[in-house]
Amino acid sequence: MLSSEWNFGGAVNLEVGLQQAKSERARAAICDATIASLAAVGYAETSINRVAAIADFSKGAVQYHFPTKEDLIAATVDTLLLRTVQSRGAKPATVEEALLNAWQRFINTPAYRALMEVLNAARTDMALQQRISCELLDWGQKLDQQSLASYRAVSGNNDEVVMLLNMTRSFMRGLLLQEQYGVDAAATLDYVRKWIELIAPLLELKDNK
Amino acid sequence: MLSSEWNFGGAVNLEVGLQQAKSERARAAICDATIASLAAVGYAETSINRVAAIADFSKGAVQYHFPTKEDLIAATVDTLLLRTVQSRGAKPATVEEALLNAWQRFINTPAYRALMEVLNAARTDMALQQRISCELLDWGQKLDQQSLASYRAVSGNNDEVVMLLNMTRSFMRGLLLQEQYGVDAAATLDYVRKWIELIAPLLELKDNK
DNA sequence: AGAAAAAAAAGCCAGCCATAAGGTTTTTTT
DNA sequence: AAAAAAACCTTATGGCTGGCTTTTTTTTCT
Repeated sequence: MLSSEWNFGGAVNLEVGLQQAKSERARAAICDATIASLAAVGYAETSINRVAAIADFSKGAVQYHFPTKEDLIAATVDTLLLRTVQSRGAKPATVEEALLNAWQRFINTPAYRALMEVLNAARTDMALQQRISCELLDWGQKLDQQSLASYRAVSGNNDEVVMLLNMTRSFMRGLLLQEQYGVDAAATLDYVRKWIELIAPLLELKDNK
Repeated sequence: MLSSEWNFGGAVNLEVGLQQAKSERARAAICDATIASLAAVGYAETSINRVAAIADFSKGAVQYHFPTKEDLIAATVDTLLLRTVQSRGAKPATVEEALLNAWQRFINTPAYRALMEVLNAARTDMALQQRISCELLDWGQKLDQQSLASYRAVSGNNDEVVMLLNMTRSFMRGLLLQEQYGVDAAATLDYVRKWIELIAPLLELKDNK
């Protein structure tokens, strides 16, 4: 009845009309559809037509909310980055468990695949790269902060924490690419475990947070 | 004058006519152009038009040699795989040097970027995946054999050699993806060195070969 | 009810892949 | 050596889809 009916979701939607709230939901649904499409068929095949079909909107509706494809992708990247940063699970007991969690609930997911599709496309699409580079830099810094907040290096060097975790993410990204050809999921998991085995001795969990 | 004029290049071209030799050269030039395009603008933007322009052929010529785009990509992948397998440089003295070489002369190259573009595209293009999966499997096995021929595990376990080198390749692939956004080449090289520092103690070079 | 926002529909242009119809060069046949 | 065949390459054409713009219809707000 009242517009406050929609206000419990996020802090952003306070005191907005029904119309704006609907618009918000439409935009979110369209971004979700874009993520699904990216993960399923990749960046090149993610057309406005396809996104509209998945989200069950008309092509025109998608283009009303996101005038150009670049707008759509940029907004979707925002959604993805925000989501991956704030996704927090149960607190792990060991470094090994924490890193395995990172693989299973952070990297090896449709959302992260979608993000990788965009990153790969942005390599050769300068306009897109310009558009999302700021958000990506912020995101990288946030990840580094999270690393420092959660881990301590045995050596005592903080830079090493950031470095090792960035390396871990790179490794896992590479694994995602390889999984297609010849290497099955079980072998991939072995690789992850071996990696963890190698670098876990260099890290300790921080208690706080 | 004689057709033998063309025979000193490769063992394949023995006793072939002038025309076939020309055809061979055309196909090679087209594949080279495809590799250049893949590295420069990515898979999606690599059209037959663009390849033809780079190779300085007409579109029809490209399509004469490679009737479909899939044929063109498959042939290009063959070229790439063959080239990366047989590229041998000076024999390195240490494990560290060998692994750094792998990064600088094998992974961090336009050719490998081109290959990654195709691999990424093949993830969501089942027809292409079917088409190149056999070659990729063979290639993976060849790489494993090369690993075993060049390295020995300190632990004595041969599987560990294969595993560590595959992990190294995954890690480096991931690094390639990341280099676009925020991480510069110097930092990337630091990561490579750090990783080498971690796993080199687990490996030894074999003298033979 | 009337204004504004949201959504849908229709049209436009460019680019892609693929095919087909010619012309030229090389090879084979006679 | 001349004619036929094959290989190679170019140009032109067509069907299709993508993204973008414009117009029309529906929904929502005051």
